[in-house]
Amino acid sequence: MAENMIIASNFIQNAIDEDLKNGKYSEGIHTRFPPEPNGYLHIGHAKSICLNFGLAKKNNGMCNLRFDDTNPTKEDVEYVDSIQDDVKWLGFTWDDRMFYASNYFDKLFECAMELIKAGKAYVCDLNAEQMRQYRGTLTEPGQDSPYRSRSIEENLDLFMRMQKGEFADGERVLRAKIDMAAPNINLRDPILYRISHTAHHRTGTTWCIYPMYDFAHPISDAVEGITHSICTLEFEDHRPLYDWLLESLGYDVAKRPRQIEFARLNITDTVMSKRKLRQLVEGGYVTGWDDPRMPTISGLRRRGYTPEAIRDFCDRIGVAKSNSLVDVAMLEHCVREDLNERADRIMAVLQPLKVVITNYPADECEYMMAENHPHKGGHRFVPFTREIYIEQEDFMEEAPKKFFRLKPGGEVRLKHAFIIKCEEVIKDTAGQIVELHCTYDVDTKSGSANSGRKVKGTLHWVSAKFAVPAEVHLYDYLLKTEENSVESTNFIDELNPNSLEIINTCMIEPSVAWTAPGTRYQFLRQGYFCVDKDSTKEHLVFNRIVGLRDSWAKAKKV
RNA sequence: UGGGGUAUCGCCAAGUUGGUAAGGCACGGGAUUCUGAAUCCCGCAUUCGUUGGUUCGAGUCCAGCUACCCCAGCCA
Repeated sequence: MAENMIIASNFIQNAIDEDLKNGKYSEGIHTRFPPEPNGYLHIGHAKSICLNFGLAKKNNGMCNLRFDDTNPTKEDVEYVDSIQDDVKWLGFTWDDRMFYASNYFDKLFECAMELIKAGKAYVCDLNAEQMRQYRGTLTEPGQDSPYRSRSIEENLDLFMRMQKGEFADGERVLRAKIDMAAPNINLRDPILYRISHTAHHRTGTTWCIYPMYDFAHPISDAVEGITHSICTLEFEDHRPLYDWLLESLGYDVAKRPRQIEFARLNITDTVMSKRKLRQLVEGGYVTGWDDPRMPTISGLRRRGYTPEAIRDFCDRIGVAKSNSLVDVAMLEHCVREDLNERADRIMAVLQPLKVVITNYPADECEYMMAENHPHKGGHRFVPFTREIYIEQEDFMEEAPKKFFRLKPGGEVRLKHAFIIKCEEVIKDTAGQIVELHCTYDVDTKSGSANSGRKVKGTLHWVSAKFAVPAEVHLYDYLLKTEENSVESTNFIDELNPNSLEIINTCMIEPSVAWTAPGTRYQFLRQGYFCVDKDSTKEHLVFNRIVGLRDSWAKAKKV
């Protein structure tokens, strides 16, 4: 499945095919994934990563990892480390091609000088407020800056002095000289360089002027020999500027990078913008960037998602230009499909209900052979004793006809063990069911000659004597958007108050008492779970990755 | 009232030079089952935002509408 890295036909691949057919980029295609190190990667970035690395792979090209670190006020090394971890974990490699836009600061400075000399850039003294006024509006053209006609010599002098640190932050900027009346606002003499006396995470205090994204990006792409510069839709309006810069700097049309935009990913019931994710972290609504409820790569990883499932998801959702909102069920389907194949099965009871098997000897214990996977072989032995626990919801005193679990006088099979019959319901003085008295049928032991007798239901269970206690975290969506809910202006108001449910009553079969963090299991009949990174032998903690599909739950609702 | 985009099944999404609507998810039905899981069948757009036009024939070409998204950071 995901291993095949099949990228379904999409408009970007079609464009590449076309370019190749026309003899462009004879040296092969080259893409890049250019995150800004100012936050953690999320599944929307995974879409871009899979796209860029996938396109390179499919076309026998290469994909670079490039940190777009042109704004020292927002960026930090903490993020460059996590980003590398995440891309690697997703299964991609950039070999020795990891770059930083900041590597090109010298080159960028030279390009700026070149533009000035060509009369295509000038130093402007307008302050931010004035510049906004001169820019015009969406419907009205802007006006030329009074500094627009400075001589090349003066511009050169001023720009060098900007670089030397002679001016304060915001005092002057370098602007491209394009057209203040352009209907596309990005062409109204966009800023190329700003002054910021801020230390950069890589270049330290070497620079006090930093290039803007619009200036640094096309040049970085060209320097690295990128052929297809893939970005999201909001940069569509910037493409004319991207092209203008490369053209003005004399890059060969036949070889220069081409920007192509695609729609970013949105998923139902969650948030995806860095801003909102940061708000969740800083506001304490989640425990951190890697909270298992977060759609961040690190959150999904801790939750127990596999890189294969995420890649498969990215392949399935496709790539297009229409704004889309992908049903989270698609993501869940991808993990289930992957985990169904690879996760071993074990039995764990979340909400225990004690069952005493009255005709089973009190001091006896037999080890039942249990398959680890329905078709992958492997088995273990699970202790069976007189007292066991079953799931509370697997018993109903007054059950509907369609309920084929345990009920008074009814029979069920205990997975890997015997068929038992419910003889008596024991309640406390308050009328609460405290335990069940059952009898077992010796002839029905799983695997034995007479085990063929059929009963409607099969339950998971654990031995009361040998089961190990564990903490289980059940996750729900970050946003619980009721059907047709009114859009709130503040997404915090839409947060699902029950996105995390901690269960401390869980009892697990003893075979998993020593598992390492990160190990995934299917808890029979319940879902896929992953040993949390903070889990210890003394205190086991499991995260529910995703529940099993549950047609009974659906039937009940009707 | 500026510019740039997008509109194909509940959700994604294919639809080469016009030839008579892929696939996945979800959903419904059935078979099977010592996981109400998985698996396996079967069903699920006479219709492509809308209105006209061209054509023997249009989702694909033309024109006009409409809806939604993005842009006025010295952010990316």
